[in-house]
Amino acid sequence: MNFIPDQIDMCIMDILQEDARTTNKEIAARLGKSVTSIFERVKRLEAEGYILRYIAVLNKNKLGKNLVAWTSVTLKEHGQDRLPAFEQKINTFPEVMECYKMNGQFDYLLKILVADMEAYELFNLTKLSKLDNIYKIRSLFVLAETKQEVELNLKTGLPVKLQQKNK
Amino acid sequence: MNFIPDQIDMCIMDILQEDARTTNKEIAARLGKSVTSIFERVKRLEAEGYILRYIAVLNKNKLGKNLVAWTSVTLKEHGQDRLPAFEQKINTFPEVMECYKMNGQFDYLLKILVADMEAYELFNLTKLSKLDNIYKIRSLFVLAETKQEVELNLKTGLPVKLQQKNK
DNA sequence: TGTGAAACCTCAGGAAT
DNA sequence: ATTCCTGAGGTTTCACA
Repeated sequence: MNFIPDQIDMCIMDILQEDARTTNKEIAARLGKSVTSIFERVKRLEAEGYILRYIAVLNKNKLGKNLVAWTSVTLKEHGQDRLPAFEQKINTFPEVMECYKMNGQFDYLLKILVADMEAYELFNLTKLSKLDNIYKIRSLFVLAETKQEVELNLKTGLPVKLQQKNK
Repeated sequence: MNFIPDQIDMCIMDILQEDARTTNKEIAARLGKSVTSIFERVKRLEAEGYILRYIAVLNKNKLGKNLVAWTSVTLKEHGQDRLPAFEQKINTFPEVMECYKMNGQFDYLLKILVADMEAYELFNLTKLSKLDNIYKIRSLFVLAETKQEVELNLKTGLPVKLQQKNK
């Protein structure tokens, strides 16, 4: 308990968030540790909730999802139960990949992923704008994704060069 | 060539984007296929660019990244070389996780991930607002992430257009 | 940290459609 | 021609000392 990852744990996480299929043997070789110790550290990082899951990243364009929209939503009423009600509905829409409750000019920011503009229009007409309690919807469309970083910056613990010992 | 994934390939991708550590044996059992056929399909999906990579998803809060900001940027000049210049600079900032070129009211939408408000202020003062050619910067902060979907929805299958290219 | 057995991955060659 | 299976050998995983 009260587990805090050390420098080596940080290196392990950095390797795994770059390529989750790196074997323990490979990690052990790079960090100058035994295979078993790496295995135990990974298991601990998983158990302590530092590593949440392992996923395959798919090519969304090849799978027919070509349009990303960022949509801001402002609600009419903000009573105690109105926000969770909206959030629950949003959770049932597969087109909504991400939903952020925001401060400032609007209440929610949604990332919408669909095949094309036609599909977006359909989503907007039949699902989003049909919800109760909507005051305003604003959509902006992505022309290009110029940066998509999935790896957290673990710069506090990346002395990869120092570990040149062998087994 | 001109490979189009079939129903079984879609199932495999769906399983792997949910848990990249699912073994081929497990996938084979679920789909009623042999281990080797799954192995070959996965290799092909990787080779054809449908599966891009495998990553570990880390817990950003446990790693000290507690503030997400969505920042819109409008440039002063939009000449041929000005946009790539901006994008290149943005790519060197580890705080910027995502950058979208947008239509509409502003030019770029940035997802910024930092430790806290103080770190955001520092990033804004020393990096973002120091860039050339900036006309306007607007920041909104995330109060809560109510939906974070990383898996593509494959249940709908491929769009008909894509399927017809098959053979 | 090391050992070793069980489980798994990988890739021949061959069968079935 | 493609997709699939069987089986052998090398690798990884993971409990135990």
